[in-house]
Amino acid sequence: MPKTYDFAAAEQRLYAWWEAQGWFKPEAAGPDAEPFVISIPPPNVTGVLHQGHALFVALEDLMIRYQRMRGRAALWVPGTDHAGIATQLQVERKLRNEGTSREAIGRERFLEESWAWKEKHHGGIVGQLRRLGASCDWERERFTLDDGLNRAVNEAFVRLHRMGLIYQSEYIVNWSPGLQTAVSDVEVEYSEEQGTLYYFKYPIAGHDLAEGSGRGYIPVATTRPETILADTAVAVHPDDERYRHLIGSTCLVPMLNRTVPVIQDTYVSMEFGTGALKITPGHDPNDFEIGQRHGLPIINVMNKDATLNDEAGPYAGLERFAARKQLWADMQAAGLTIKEEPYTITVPRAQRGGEVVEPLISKQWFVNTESMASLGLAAVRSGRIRIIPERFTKIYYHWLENLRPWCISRQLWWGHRIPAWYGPDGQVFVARSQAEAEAQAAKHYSGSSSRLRRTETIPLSQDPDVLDTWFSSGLWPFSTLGWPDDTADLRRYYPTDVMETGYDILFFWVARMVMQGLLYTNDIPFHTVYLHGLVRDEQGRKMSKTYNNVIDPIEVMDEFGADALRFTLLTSSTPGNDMNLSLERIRANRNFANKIWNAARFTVTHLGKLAAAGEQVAVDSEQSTDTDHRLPVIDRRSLADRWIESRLSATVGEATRLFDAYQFGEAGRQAYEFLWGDFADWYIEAAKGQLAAGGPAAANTAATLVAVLDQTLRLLHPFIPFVTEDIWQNLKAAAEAASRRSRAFSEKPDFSPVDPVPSWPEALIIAPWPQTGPRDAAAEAAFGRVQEIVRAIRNARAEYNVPPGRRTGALISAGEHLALLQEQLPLIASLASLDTAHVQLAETLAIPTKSAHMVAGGVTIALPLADLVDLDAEIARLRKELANADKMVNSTAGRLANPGFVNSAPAHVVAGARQQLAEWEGKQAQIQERLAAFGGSEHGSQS
RNA sequence: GGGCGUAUAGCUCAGUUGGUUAGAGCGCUUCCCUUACAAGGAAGAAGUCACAGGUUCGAGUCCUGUUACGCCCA
Repeated sequence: MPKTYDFAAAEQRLYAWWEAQGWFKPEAAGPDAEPFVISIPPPNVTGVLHQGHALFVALEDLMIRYQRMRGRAALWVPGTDHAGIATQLQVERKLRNEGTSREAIGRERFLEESWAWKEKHHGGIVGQLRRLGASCDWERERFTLDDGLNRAVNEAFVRLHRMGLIYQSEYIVNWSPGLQTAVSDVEVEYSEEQGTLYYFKYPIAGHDLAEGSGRGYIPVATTRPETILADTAVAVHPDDERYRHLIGSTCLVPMLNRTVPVIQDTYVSMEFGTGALKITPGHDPNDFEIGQRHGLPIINVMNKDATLNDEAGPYAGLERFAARKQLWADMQAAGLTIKEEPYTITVPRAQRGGEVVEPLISKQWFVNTESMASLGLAAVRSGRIRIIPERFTKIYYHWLENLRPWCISRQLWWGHRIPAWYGPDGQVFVARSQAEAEAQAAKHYSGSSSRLRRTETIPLSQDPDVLDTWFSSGLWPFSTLGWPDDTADLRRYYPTDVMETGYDILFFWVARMVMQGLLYTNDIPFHTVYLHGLVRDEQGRKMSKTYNNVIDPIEVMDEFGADALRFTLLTSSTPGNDMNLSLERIRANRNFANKIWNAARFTVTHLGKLAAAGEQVAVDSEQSTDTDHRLPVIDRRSLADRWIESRLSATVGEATRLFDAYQFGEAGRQAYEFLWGDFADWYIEAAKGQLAAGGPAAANTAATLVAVLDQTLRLLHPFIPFVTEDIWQNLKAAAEAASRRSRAFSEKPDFSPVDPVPSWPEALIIAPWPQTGPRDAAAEAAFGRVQEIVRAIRNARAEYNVPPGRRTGALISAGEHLALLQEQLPLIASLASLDTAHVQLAETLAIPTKSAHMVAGGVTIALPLADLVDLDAEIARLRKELANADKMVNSTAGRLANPGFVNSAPAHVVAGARQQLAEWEGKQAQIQERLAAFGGSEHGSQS
């Protein structure tokens, strides 16, 4: 193994190998395995990978790999989204660059161009997902516009129509003049902008303006003067003293002199503006509703390109903002204006494109969502679907409880064509196909008295519009599995398990999948919704090209590897919260990968050396940490061996618990801590001595190294699949080679026969998840003592600037821990740079004052550093430690003296406190003893 | 206007049934190229856990209020 891990070489090779072996397919788990299924949130097929994609891939791949290792038939269904508007805009831009346009080439050729565009870009985004390590079943990949999904969309549309939940209506919709299409409510964003509130006079018919407010005119305020031209009423509050007497009278629309009634409605706020409201049902959603209530006519003054039409009289042909200016100028000239004042207005803008959206009346297709919404609410309320983090359930409820009809038609060409055909007389036929529509038409007209009935073939024209992209996305979890057909996949893998996506599309997508899933499949589409947050830059700003703060995942992977990016995304985020991505952290995690690599290198190297030396090293990869054939000579396990295995058990147990609680970040951090802080920093250091000792103890050590590393790699694999697989393959090869050689030496006398069958799985990706083994509390406590002693000695050496190369002697009064110290002295000496030839160890020792003193791990240690020791400094140091010990003794004793604590706290907490008190009292006494030796105890604490 | 989130070391963040002296990475100080790793090792400095109350034997963690920033909905 080379000295540093070369991720660039490993990643592509391993991915191709995994895929070729069929391990991304659920079938790899066998026919009886319980499925675990995620459908990918399909990225825009023409999009470029961003950190949001990287985050969802990291999370979903983590879940998939974890469940795969747990033996589930893990299926991650990949796919891409046709992204209606976004893609159409890209293709239109391309056409513009070529000097042509959508309109010029016509629908058919435009669609050809769009498909070509899709084909061209599809490989890009999909390749980027692969690069992240996404273990999707690519043979099941789908596209939201492919034939199968088109059938699903048509089926859904037809069913909704039959249920009476889909209808066509003239309704006020959000119209995007630039995109030339309607957009749904959720696709509109509102921004606070500096605008103007225009106050003007609404003349009362038959009166003169000069008669004043409430007589000659009604003062009205508006932020959009051009809509005056489409007013069909003026409304006042019925309780408003100022205007009550005017209810029922008639006003004249400024400049047009069309008459409109003065009506009353409690919707009007008496405090806002002038207290009187102009009503424009054709251009304002609230006014539209008021208009419906009062049966007001609807006037539309605007064309679909945001210029004014003939209804606007003299202003016809002007662009909306130009018309506003012109009309206001004219009104000023006519003395109809009162004042203008600066005002913060809420401007509706299209989520895509950002232009100001116009509320406009037009004929669109709508879905009545009432019954679906109650299904969706019930599914979450009943607990059948769980949302993580839980707080989003409230937001989900609120949205579904206030759901309005969903406008699903889009005036685009790129998308699922609405499966509705019109007969020559405008009769609508909703059908799964043109043939079906024709059959319907034939039946319809033959039975009617229409003069069309004798026509042989009835000419039908399909609705020109397409469906909202989210309409097809809403079918995703089941349409990708074959719905509406009753396919084997649908039966085996539906409902899916987890829907993991960003909280920003809870409404757009998640809610609609739930509603539609329940409606069409009579089942929930998934039982868990896991929502992640946005990935921001290091300062918490949204990544955007204008800030130039975009951290490109591809560049990051080039520099640090896919694993480093994945681990960073996974361990520095918590569910539902935004995260700030730091390059420094990615670099640190690249280093982590290298750390594991080197820990493995150590293990593999020594395994080879031992095997070559003829030692019996039989290491397989069985599950249980206490299976005796994994560790050939079990009673030769050292304290360090027992300790690391116990720590491993603890880590496995905790990580598994955290995985199952969806606390992936914490699970990853614990595995990291274990690998680096326990295994590399301590166990490997201990192993060096054990290996150098040779013989069965060395073999035992090698077996432990292999076993612990094996299990740890399994824990880490869902986070960092590439480096763990690469290392694991090296480890497996080394272990199997060592086992083979060992068997050749099996005639050696103290060899305990082992199962010769190698139990290493073929690859880490399909290796079983570790099982939690037993804890060894005694080993953890004893090794903890050793660590404390080593740290104390290192600390003293550092404080006295003992050169690293200089080994010192030591005098250790070990008291009750004498046996432990005797046994562990070689380890302590090697870790703390002691010279064993000059270490004196006894229950109690007379310690010379001219030395560095420390009390740690229940023992007293003196380093005879006569040349370096400053007595006063030494006393000061001990006093400081004593003060700390005093503090601890006091606070712990205080707690234990409190009957409330002793009676109410759980037994193990009280026991822990008692043990802690004993430890600190012991330490306190030992320090006092040391100080007494200096003659300085009288300065010590009284406690 | 309603709702939600965040506030912990210089920086970026963990800390999920309330329980030892609150942790990590980066940065900082001192030392070390020791035969797995300088993408490393050893030692260390650094936090009144936003503020004010409350519940509790015990609060970073639960409750109430306040402030600041952010988000969603209307």
